[in-house]
Amino acid sequence: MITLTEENYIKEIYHLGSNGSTSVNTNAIAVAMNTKASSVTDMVKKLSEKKYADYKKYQGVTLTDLGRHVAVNIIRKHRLWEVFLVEKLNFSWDEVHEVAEHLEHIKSEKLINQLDAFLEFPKHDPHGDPIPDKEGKFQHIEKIILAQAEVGSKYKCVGVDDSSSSFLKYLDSNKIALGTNITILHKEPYDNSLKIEIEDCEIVVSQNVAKNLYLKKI
Amino acid sequence: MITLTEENYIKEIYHLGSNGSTSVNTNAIAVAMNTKASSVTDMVKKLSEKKYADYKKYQGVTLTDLGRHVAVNIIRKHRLWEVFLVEKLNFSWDEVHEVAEHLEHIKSEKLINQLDAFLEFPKHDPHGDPIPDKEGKFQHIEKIILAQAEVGSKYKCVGVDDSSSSFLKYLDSNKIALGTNITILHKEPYDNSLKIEIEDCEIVVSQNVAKNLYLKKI
DNA sequence: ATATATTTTTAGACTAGTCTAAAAATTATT
DNA sequence: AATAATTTTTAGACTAGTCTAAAAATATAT
Repeated sequence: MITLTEENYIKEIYHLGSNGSTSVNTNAIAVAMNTKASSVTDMVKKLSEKKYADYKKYQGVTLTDLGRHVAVNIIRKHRLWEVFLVEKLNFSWDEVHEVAEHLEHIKSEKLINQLDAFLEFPKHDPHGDPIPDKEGKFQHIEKIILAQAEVGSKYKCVGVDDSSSSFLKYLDSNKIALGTNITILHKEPYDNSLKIEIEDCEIVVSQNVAKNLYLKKI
Repeated sequence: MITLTEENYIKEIYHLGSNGSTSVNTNAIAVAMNTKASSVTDMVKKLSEKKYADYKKYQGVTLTDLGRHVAVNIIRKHRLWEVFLVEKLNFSWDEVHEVAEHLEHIKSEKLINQLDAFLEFPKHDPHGDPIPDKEGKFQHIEKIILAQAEVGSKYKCVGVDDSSSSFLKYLDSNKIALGTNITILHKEPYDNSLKIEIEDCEIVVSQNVAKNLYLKKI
């Protein structure tokens, strides 16, 4: 049996290691999970014993195929629950993460597959992140960050890189949501801030914001 | 903070003690929870320290108002999730308990109140058990057990006392569900079995069955 | 290439929850 | 009322996960 804590470590190693493809440092995990390096070392040994990860002392940790499979399944559950919360229970996109952190650990294949069907097999969560299907396949969409958008072109907002509550609330207050159309009006060379048009409003956003918003050309 | 284990003990003490009204023995809890008496003693001390229960050595344990409040809230969540699983995700009534045992521990007031609204404030779960409202108020329906029904009278099935998978599957195979009409045709004095009519079918049920089915006169 | 700084691991301790086995209290029986 | 049977509690040990502090390994800087 896999424990809740093991699941959380696996998920974090997956995210920190570019979707489970690269090796992750002990300290990076400790910082991300708000624990200490010594706790991470212990857990990483355990994950290695249980074949969820490959680990050599002082060399960082990488997920095995099994570990990646577990991670993808947790992510599938997390994102499907997020869709449920927004679509059916009227949560806003900045409220869903916390609750989904708990719902993602409920273990029932039938539950998650029926939920998937009930939601009509959504391909993306409320932050634009792709939802893997039953087989763990992701359907990625081509997207760029706002910071890389061309002046004069028109885009559609398709996701966020930072899904912190504060960033999402900032977007809300500026009427930016998934699906919102954005035209790039001007790029300020001094600080890389951007003047953009959103539904007939002109606003200026910082480089920081521009690095955290995903767009698709339309 | 209350732990998952504490919640499970509180819930069990509530059920074993006639909805939190009477004292419960250490052994009864141990049997119900599949643990040992010594583990129960430890936990009961802890619940007492945390003001969820009153406990005196060798005298059994009773929930406090606070403990009852916690129990009712868990039951509310359990039963609402059961309705969700049956109504929205096409689970059958014998599959929901196990999953609801986990969902009931998710801690989010908004989640459960929105779920309640989404389900249109159901008053009973798929087994006919009452669902407490936000304030913890139950809406009981007058009901009798089949064993106490009068020969010749007509009833509607409104609940089960045993919600084990095997009993529910037995009911399925005999076309008995919540809302099914039942007429009592004959009571066999020898073994208290009953001949009943269900939707133009006559079947005989044992006393065991008759003690676990709730009816309402129509 | 040697010293310094950083990262990682080990060692040992703590908490929550569990167990077994033995002791203590309560209840039932004669 | 004394003994036997049952129930409950205590004592001590175990696991999972965490921590601090010290030791060991790796990486960086001169």
